[in-house]
This record gives sequence, C-alpha cells and structure tokens, in this order.
Amino acid sequence: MQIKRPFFCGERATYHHGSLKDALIDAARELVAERGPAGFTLAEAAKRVGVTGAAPYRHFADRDALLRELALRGFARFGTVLQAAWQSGAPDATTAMRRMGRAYQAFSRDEPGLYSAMFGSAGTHASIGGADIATRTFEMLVTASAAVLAQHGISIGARAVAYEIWALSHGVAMLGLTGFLSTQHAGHDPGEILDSATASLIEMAIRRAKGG
Amino acid sequence: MQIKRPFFCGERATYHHGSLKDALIDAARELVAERGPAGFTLAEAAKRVGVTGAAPYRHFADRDALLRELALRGFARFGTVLQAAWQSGAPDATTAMRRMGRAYQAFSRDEPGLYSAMFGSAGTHASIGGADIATRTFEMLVTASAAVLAQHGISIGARAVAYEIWALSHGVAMLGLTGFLSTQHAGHDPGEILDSATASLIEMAIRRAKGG
DNA sequence: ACCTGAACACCGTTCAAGT
DNA sequence: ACCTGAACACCGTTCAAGT
Repeated sequence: MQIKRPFFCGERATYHHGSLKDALIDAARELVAERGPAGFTLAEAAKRVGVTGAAPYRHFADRDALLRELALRGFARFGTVLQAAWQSGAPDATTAMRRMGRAYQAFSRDEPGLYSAMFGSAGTHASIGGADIATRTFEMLVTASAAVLAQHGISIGARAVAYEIWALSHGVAMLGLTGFLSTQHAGHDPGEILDSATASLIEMAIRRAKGG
Repeated sequence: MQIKRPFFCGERATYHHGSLKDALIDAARELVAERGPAGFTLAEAAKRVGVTGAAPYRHFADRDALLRELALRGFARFGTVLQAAWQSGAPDATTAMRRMGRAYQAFSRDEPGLYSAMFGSAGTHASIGGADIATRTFEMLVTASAAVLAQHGISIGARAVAYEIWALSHGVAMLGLTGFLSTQHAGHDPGEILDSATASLIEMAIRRAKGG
C-alpha cells in the first residue's frame, strides 16, 4: 500500500503534492500501527510526506477526520478480505467459515494500523457516520453463520452465533495487538484458538437447535 | 471511589495538597472513562484537582507513569472483584464461573476508565512491569476453568479453555466500550451473550475430553 | 518534602499570503 | 485549487524559586 509520490525523498518537484490526501492516510496508517491511535500526530504525518503542518487542512476538517477516513478505508478493505476468504472456502460453509476466521486474525495482525483505527478508540463507531459500515461487516458474519447452520438444517439463531463469534474474534485480535497474548501463552497460536473456539460456538448452537 | 480532599471546591486550605497522588489517579480514571486513554491530559487532571501542571511531576515520572499506575490499580481491583464473584458461586464451579463472567462484563461496563487503562493502549502490557499483574488475572481464569472441568472428571485443557474465555470476555467488553454492540444488537444483552458463549466453550471442552 | 511560576518544545488549528 | 509561514492556544516537561 505504498503510495507513489511525485517527488524525491522529502523534496517535492512541484509546489503541489498531487496525491497528498492518500499520502497522509498512508502515513497515518503507519503511525497508528507503530504507536497506536493515541500516538498519531497530524504534524508528524505531514512531516513524513513532506508538507507543512497546515497542508492537511486542505483535505481533512481536522485530525479526527483523517483517522475516521483511515477507519473507513480499513472497513472497506476488511470487508473485501473477509469476503474473499469466505469464497475461497465455498461451497462448504464450515470450511469457508474457518477461512474467514483465519483471515480476520491475519488482518488484525498484518494491518494493525487499520484495525486499531477501526476499533481502537472509543467513539469511533458513533462518529463514523449513520451509514454504519461496521454493521455491514457484522452482517457478513451473520450471513456466514446462517450458511453454516443451514448446512445442518437449522434456520434460527444465526445472529446470536455471529455475535458470539465476532466478540471472540475481536477479543483475540485486541489481546494480540495490545501484547497480552504473545508473551504468556507459548504453544497456543491465536489463529488456532480462534479456530477451535469458533467451531465450539457453532457446534453448540447446532446441538441446542437440534436438542430443543 | 471519590477521594476525600482537604480543601473546598478548587481552593486549597493548605499549600500542600495532602493526597495529590490519589486525587490525580482518580481524576485520570474519570477522564479516561469520559474520553478514552487518548483523550486524557495531565494538564486537565491537574486542573481538576486544583494544582499546577507541574505538580504531578512530584508524584509521577511522566504522563505514562500515571496511566500505568491507574492500570495497576485497575488490575488489583479487577482481581478482587472476580475473586469475590467466584467465591459467591462456591461450591458449584459452574455457578461460580457464570458469576465471574457476569462480574467481568459488569466491571468493564461500570469502570470504563480502569478497564481502558488496563487494556486500552498498545504496549500497556509490556510497560506494566515484569511482575506482570495481568498474568495473575489470567491465572485466575485458568484455575476457574480447571475447577469446572474437574467437576466433570477432566484434568486437561484448562489453559486452552481459559484462553478462549478470556478472549471472548475481552471482546464483549471492548466492543461494548467502543460502542459497537449497543446500537446494532437490540435484544441481545452483552452479559447474556457472554454467559451463553462461555457455557458453549466449556461444554465443548468437556465433550472433546470425554469423546477423545 | 511539596507546590508554584516561568520557560521551552511540540501539536492542533486558523488565516493571510504565495504558486 | 493547493500549499506555505506566521500566529495562537494548549499540553508535556523542566527547573529555579517559594512555603
């Protein structure tokens, strides 16, 4: 995701940058990945792409608007990645669900800047706009869960399972990003844990539906 | 947790504050609860307790040290709360586990400042000291899981289940704090979701151990 | 021993002026 | 239309000076 810039390491050829908006977002992604959403400063992002601290205000209302834009792009990419993972496992819904879980974990690990911008700061959700792109991500999980349950002849409870799986996935992702997993649980790969736990949640949903 | 202060609303009776350290930590807890760890400023905490911006440096090395101290106190309180919940369900391990799960969720909801300081910012874990108070919290979950499994005659797999339950609990907590749950899942109480999913994870661990 | 006041660097934000 | 430079308020941090 390195942005092509029409100037040489720090010194621009032209007075106008050309793709400043994208360059700033990319710099923000790197900074958030390095130091978290709190550590991101507009000034440093501007410096990194070779413009004055005032330049970003031609493209974003304020610091928060830039982070919001980063989060929005993150959700868009996240949706694409999860969708692709799901389809790579078709037509078996269980396989597809496993692939999607792995993709979720991999995304949070490989794109910490995007994931943190998306879910990191309180209030992100509220300020991200009524359209609510995050809801679309969740709806993907609901659809996936419904497909897995349908494979077992069950047509209810998909939202509840999707909710459980999302919380689980998010928990693994966040504990990983904040450093609480890697150090103390040698031998337990986050991906495997997520995989196993997701399977448990689904299997119990099936058992409950069949038993009741 | 309101700190008793030896002065009247803003104006001190004495030149020395008396309990500035505790007052600052309490102000930090409120500020982090209101605006997240990123929104916390040392200057505002100082203003809120009625001292100069330089005063905190007599008690903390820097801004980060104050947040670290807040996190440490949070972990201590969290441990006490979970322990009490567990014991309130004794001697039935399954009941005790359910109580602990509810207590986990309630703590994250009622003490957002503490929970955010504990788990909110990347790197907290690393900088919180080698003693690793977070590990002790996790070990409580391991002990609890082992007790539940033991009730079913199973003596293996407690760490893996505890890991799954922690991730799930943390996911519910964080999605709740960042506002991703309340808005889109009317009808699904976070506490109930956690309860049901935890039960699923435990039951599947039991089934696997007995079946294999 | 604990706090204030002044000082400095840095960041968010605005605005008139440059290209 | 897009960027710079100067300006201001605010925050983190230090330090000499006050109680």
